Parts: sequence; structure tokens; C-alpha cells
Amino acid sequence: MRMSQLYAPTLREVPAEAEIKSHQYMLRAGLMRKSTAGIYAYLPLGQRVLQKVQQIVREEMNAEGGQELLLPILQPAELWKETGRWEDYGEEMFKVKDRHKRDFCLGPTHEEIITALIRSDVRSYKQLPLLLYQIQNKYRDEIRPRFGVIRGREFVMKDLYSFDQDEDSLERSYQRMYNAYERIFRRCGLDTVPVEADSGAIGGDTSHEFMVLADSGEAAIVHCPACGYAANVEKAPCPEVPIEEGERHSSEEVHTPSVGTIEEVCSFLSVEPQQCIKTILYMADGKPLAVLVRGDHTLNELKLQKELQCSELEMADSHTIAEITGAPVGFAGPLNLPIPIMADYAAAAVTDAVVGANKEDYHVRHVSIPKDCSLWKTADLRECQEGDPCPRCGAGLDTARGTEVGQVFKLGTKYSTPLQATFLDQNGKERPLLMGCYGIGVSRTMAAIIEQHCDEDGIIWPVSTAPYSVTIVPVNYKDEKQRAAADELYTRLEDSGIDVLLDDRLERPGVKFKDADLIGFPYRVTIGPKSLQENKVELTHRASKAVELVDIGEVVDLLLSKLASEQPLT
RNA sequence: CGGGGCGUGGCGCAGUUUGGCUAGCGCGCCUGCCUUGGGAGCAGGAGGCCGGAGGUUCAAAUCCUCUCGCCCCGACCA
Repeated sequence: MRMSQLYAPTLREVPAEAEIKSHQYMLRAGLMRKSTAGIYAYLPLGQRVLQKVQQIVREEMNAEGGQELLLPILQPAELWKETGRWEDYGEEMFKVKDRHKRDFCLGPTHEEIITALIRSDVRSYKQLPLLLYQIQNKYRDEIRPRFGVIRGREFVMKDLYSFDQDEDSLERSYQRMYNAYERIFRRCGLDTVPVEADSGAIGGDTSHEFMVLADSGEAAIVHCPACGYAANVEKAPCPEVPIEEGERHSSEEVHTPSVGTIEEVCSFLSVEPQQCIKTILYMADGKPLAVLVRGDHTLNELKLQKELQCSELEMADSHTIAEITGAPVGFAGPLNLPIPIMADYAAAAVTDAVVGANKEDYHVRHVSIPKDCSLWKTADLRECQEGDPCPRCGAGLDTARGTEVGQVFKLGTKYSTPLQATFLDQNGKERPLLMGCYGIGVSRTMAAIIEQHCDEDGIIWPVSTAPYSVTIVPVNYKDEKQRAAADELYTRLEDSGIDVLLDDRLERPGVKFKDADLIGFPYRVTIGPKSLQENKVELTHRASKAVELVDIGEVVDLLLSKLASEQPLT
């Protein structure tokens, strides 16, 4: 490809809307443009990268026996109603109506549609295991699209669905995918960490997320430096805390005028946050409930929801809080509350606590939660945090942030049962299929690669995902000698199968160098007047900035070997 | 949805508080000259219903009302 023909509009200035590097560079390097919030058009360079990532995904999926197919994006509501997810997915689903007023959605994922597809055609254990996948656009009406393509409303995703006859077989499918994911991300040049994860709206029991560690990441994870355990904070369990016999104080009400938050209470009463108890009121399936968490802890709604087994859970509004506690927000407490009280293990063990008094501008101190409160139940309800004991080995956990690029789930029969996807086993007995699903956010992966591979000048593509591996930059394309050398080298590189871009623009060299660095081609061949007299060209490695003078006749072979050695083997 | 902010040529912004002449600046774009090893220089030029709709006024980018969009923080998620 010739740069003069390529539609790659680069920007000198950083678009105001882009906060993080990957977003800025994707816009500046001309990889994509925004259409509307969370929706992007991919320009030729971006599309090439996307295709490279997809190709890696394809190869690894195929290597594990996956078969690619293409599924509808526009999906009928009926299927989603059968699994209950028409409601469960809620506001996040793009819903549309056709001219007959029938309900459809733009598929946020494809479990329903693929299960419905295979249920009529898969009848026997002899057809199993079956691994089917698709790479296509998915739609989620995110509350807040963010970070460019990292959290878009339209995005490219690969999903593979596995169908097995028993748990052992499902476990094998799961392992194959897990291993394939490690290979895929390695080939993309990504450093990922697999973490134990909650399965959220997709469902199922076992799940791992593949995280790219980044400060800009939206997910918080904990990991153990001692044994290697790693999990999403939503998932990591916190231990039960033994209740110790503390010194018995008699509780007393204290006047705490307009002292609402934990910080205010602590400084006002000179106590530590560990001694304060947050009383949070929730509505679970319409019924009120109070939850106690220690002041230095964060409630984990996922854990709470699981413990309650409710389908709808939301914090009570200020009106409800006032009605139940008799006090404005900020003064709720567990004493004499007319609703069930659940306590996190750690909160339930506090024997000298400060709690809200259910009375405006009053708190109560020296409260023993185990003795003075009538708790309905105690459970693990808080988010794991730095320093908490590792659930496997007990060592102190570290925290980090990450962007999720892939997730694998064992779904079991969550979809096959309601959708009646069954097969006949060896004994002629009808059984539901055991399913797994395995997603990779392809467009998000592209952004994650940039996050991990960039510097002040721009992107530094790994060879495996670079839009072009090599760019040829003649310092002055008007100069006949340089032009002839550039053209010839361009042809030879193309002939040898290298993705090469010739910057034949009549721009000044600085402009071309800047663009080359910004777009991030792994190698740049500079053809300049001085070295050309000795039949040499400069070969610059984008990542290391190392420059070597190479005999023009040897460039192709040298590049071929360099490119090959940089592609991670599988 | 709650809180904050922003909509002015392709990009980045000024002008809005305190209404007033042909609405500016930098970058990019076009033409010519010149230049060619890190986003050159000179000259000329194109391009803007000031997000939209109402209103106030002799006069609105500027004031008022409504509306649409975008960005950031939070609650949700791959």
C-alpha cells in the first residue's frame, strides 16, 4: 500500500474527548473515528488490526476444534423471554420493534440464539462435544460508554459456545479454551492475568476473566504474591471472623450534629473506621433489609444478592430510609430496626462499635454487634481488599486494576434446560446439554494492546497485530535515486509476503517520521541520500528505537528473519 | 439516573460575565514559490445557519425558556 493513497487521517492534536492513551492514539493515528457515544467507525488501519486480532483468535479456536459460524444480530424477543433474560438483562439491552410491533433486540450475546439453533439439530451424544463460535458485533446499551472502544455500546466480540454430554467433558472443553486464551493473548503481545470471576448476568458457576493489568482498568482484582491466587474483588471470598469476648461497655447515645459519613463520625468521636458500622438499607425484591458492614469495608452487592437469592436488589431511597429508621440518611443503625438485619462477618464481630441511632444527629457508641443487635444472619458480604488473607494460603493479598479482555464460563444447563436443548445419551436417556461460553472482546483487545505498547510518540504495535509490519520512508520521494530504491524495495518486500507501506507522500521527512512513529509500524526502512550512495538503508526498530545500517540487498532477508522471530509461537 | 462541565470551519481553542460594526486565533486543507534527515518558510485562498427551536431587544455566539448531543465523576458491565 502506498501512503499517498491510504485513508489514514492522522491528527496532530489530542482530541479533547480522549482520556487514555489507547483512545487518543486510536483517534490520532487514524485507526477509527467516533460516530456517536460508544460507537465507532474503523478506518482502514484500524480494520487491519482488528482483522489481525481476529485471525489469531480464529486460528486458536480452530486449533481446539472450534467451528466458525455466523449468527443473527437482530434477535426475536421470544427466545430471551424463554430464558428470562428479556427482563434480567434490563436496560442494557438494545430493544427494537419491527413494523408489526414485534419485539426484537440487538444481540448483546448469543447464548439464546445458538442454543435454539442447535437444539433441533443435535440429538445424540455422538455429535458431542460441539464447539461453535462466531466473531461479530454485539450491542449493549451501556449506562456510560467510556475510554473509546474499551467500553463501547457496539463492539466486536468472539464468542465460542461448547456443548458437552457430561461434567468431565465440559471440564475438558473449558480447559481447552482457557489454554487457547492464554495463547491468543500471548500472540497479541498482551500480558494477561487470569483471575477467578463472578459469572454475572451470563450465569453458571465456574468462570475466569483474562485481565490486562492497567491503572486505567475498570476492574479491581486481588492477587496473592505467595501462591499465585488471583480473583476479581467481586468474587474473592472474605473469611469468617471469630467473635471475641471484648470488654463490655455500656452503650450510650451521643449527639453528633450533622455528622453523617464515616469520616465525619471518626474524626468527631475520635474512633477508627474499623469501629464504625455502616448500616445500609436495601430493597430486595421489594422488601426492606438492612446490611451492616464495617466502616473500612465496602459492601459487595453481588455477594449480597447471591446470599439473598433475590432477583432485584437496590439501595433504598432516602424517603424509604426516613420512613423505616425515623431519621434522615446518615443516621441509620441496627438497634431496634423493624426490618431484618444482615451483617458481614467482620461487622458482626465488632464488640465496641459506633452505630447510627436512628435519630437525627445522634449516634450510639460502645455497641456490641453480636450482643446488642438481633441479626437475622451473618455472611460474607464485603469486597475483598488489600491486605486481606488469601483464601488459599492465608498470605496478604495485593490489589491491582485491570481491563477484562476475555472471560470463560461454565454455564452448565442454565440455557439448555429452559430452551430444552437435550440429547440422548448412550442409554437412550434424554439429558440437557452441558454448555460453556467463552468470549473475547476483540475491539477492546486492540485498545488493550495499545495500552500496553505505546510511548510518548505513539503506538508500538507487536508484529502480530500491526496494520503493516514495515514502512518505507524515502526522505525525499522526489529524488529519483531514492524513489527508485524505495519503489524497488517496496516491490521486493511485498513479493516476499511482508505487509509493507510505502510512504510516497511529498511531505517533508519530519512529517513522515512523526506519522510512522504515531501509527507504530514495528519497522521503518529509511532511504536517505547519504547512505544510499553506499547502497545502504537505515532499519529502525520502533520499540527500541535501535537503528542499523543495512545493505540494501539484505534488507528483505533481514526483515523476514526479524519479523519471524518476533511472532510468539503457539 | 444523580452530580459536574462543554457544544463557535476538519482538529484544538478565544470571544459569552458587561448584547453593538465584515466572528477571531493556532493547526490542518487548497494554489504558487521555495524547501527536503524529526510535524519548515513566504505569498495568496477556500471553509462557520456560533448544536437546534422558540422568546426578549433597534440589535443575540453573548440574555431567557425549552430541546438535542457530547465529555468527566458515581451507581452497572465484556
